Amino acid sequence: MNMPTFRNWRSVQEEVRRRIHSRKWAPGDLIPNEADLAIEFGCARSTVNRALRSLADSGVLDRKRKAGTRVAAEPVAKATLDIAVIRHEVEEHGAKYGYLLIKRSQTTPPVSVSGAMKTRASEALLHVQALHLSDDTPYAVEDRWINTNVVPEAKLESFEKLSANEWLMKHAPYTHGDIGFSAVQATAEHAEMLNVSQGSALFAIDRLTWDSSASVTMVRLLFTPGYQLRTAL
Amino acid sequence: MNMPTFRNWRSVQEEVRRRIHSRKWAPGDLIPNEADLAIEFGCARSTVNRALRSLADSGVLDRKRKAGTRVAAEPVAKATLDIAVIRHEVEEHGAKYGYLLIKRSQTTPPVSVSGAMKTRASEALLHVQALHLSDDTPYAVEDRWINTNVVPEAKLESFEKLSANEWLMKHAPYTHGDIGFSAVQATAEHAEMLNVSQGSALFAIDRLTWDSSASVTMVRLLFTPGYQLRTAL
DNA sequence: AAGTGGTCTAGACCACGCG
DNA sequence: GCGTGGTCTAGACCACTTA
Repeated sequence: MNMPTFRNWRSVQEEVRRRIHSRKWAPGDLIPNEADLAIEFGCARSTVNRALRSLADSGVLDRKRKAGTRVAAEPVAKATLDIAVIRHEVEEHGAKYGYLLIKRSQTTPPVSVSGAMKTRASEALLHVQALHLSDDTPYAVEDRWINTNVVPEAKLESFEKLSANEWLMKHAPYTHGDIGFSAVQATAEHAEMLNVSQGSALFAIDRLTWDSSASVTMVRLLFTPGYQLRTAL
Repeated sequence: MNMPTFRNWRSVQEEVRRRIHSRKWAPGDLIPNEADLAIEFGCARSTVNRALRSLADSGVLDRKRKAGTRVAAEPVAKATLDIAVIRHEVEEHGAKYGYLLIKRSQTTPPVSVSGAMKTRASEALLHVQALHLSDDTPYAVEDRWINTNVVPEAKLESFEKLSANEWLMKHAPYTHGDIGFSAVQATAEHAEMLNVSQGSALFAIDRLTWDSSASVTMVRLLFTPGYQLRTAL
């Protein structure tokens, strides 16, 4: 039997995928170690490593030193979502982007916000509400709090033409953050802004970003009904 | 000035992040090439490559041959979601998992389903509806169609004790697929199953998987209000 | 044409974590 | 202890893309 040689890590990866798919290596099975596979595939161990590491990153394999590499018993599907600037998202759909500032004020936030952002409860933050439009129809509502202790320049920005969404990307670096996706019912206020009936199911994205130990901004985006966030699996 | 040396790709990556964060390398800027950075950092080029490639994967850098490496002007936030088996999700919250089969039948699907799954319109598919419970209260409704041409073994499985969600993971390999997230209003039927009021906002996950050119399964999961999918950024 | 990132190699040492 | 994956190195060649 003439085994073809594998010249690059992608072909090695494909071959491994084939073996898993064909159940030659079934879920839970231990597969040969890198050194042996390198010999079998006729390539360097680092090439095998690159291929297997990549598969481990995508959840197909479980790797542990000494214990070896196993086919994931219950592959966790990893979906990578690209959260772009809303303007780009709209324009990529071939629509005209529009933006409307609704409210901008420096006020003390509700405790739910100061608590999450770990600011003093009495501390005033910059509150910005805006509407993003696609072909002149409402696309999403943005409700944002900005920590002006961390981003004082925001106080000088009107956000009348440029959305906080975009301004912050350029001016407010962050070290980490988290994001959550959920479904919420439209309040009367949101319903009016989005021009939908009250109680409609809206897709919500909540984001909170940090610069070291200080919160930068907390935002909730509410999308009009029908919005779907998609990605390949 | 004494530049410390960087011994591994993670420390190189951190240093690059620092420079971007401090605006030494601002968004849009071209940064030095790998060879120069390797000299500056006192490590091998492949180590720099590993660090920069990883940053490019996470959207922080844009890399092009010949054109060089630039700091992403508008960093696209990449959120990686782990879509686990529902039982695990429930158990990780420290709750008791429960499962209830509602319906199982082999019927011809609506055209919206046969269209998406690219099966003949007259072709009968296996339709499974089930309820996932967390501490005996409804957690999510699963509405699934299975292509029994591709997974004939499914016809022999009752899905009374084991959810299709889990069974398919073990028995139905797939090569690719896509996933979508959205918000929908609860129909009367769904409302009753989930024990919520009609019209509630439900978080929906739609998944369609393929084995080569044939669809394997199409599923919609509807989660009770309050459900949030979270991840680090 | 030439510069840049992409990748491969062969070898080496290390760190983790089973047994 | 010791086998495994994780990483680093120095060098090489290649592929893409821009100028």
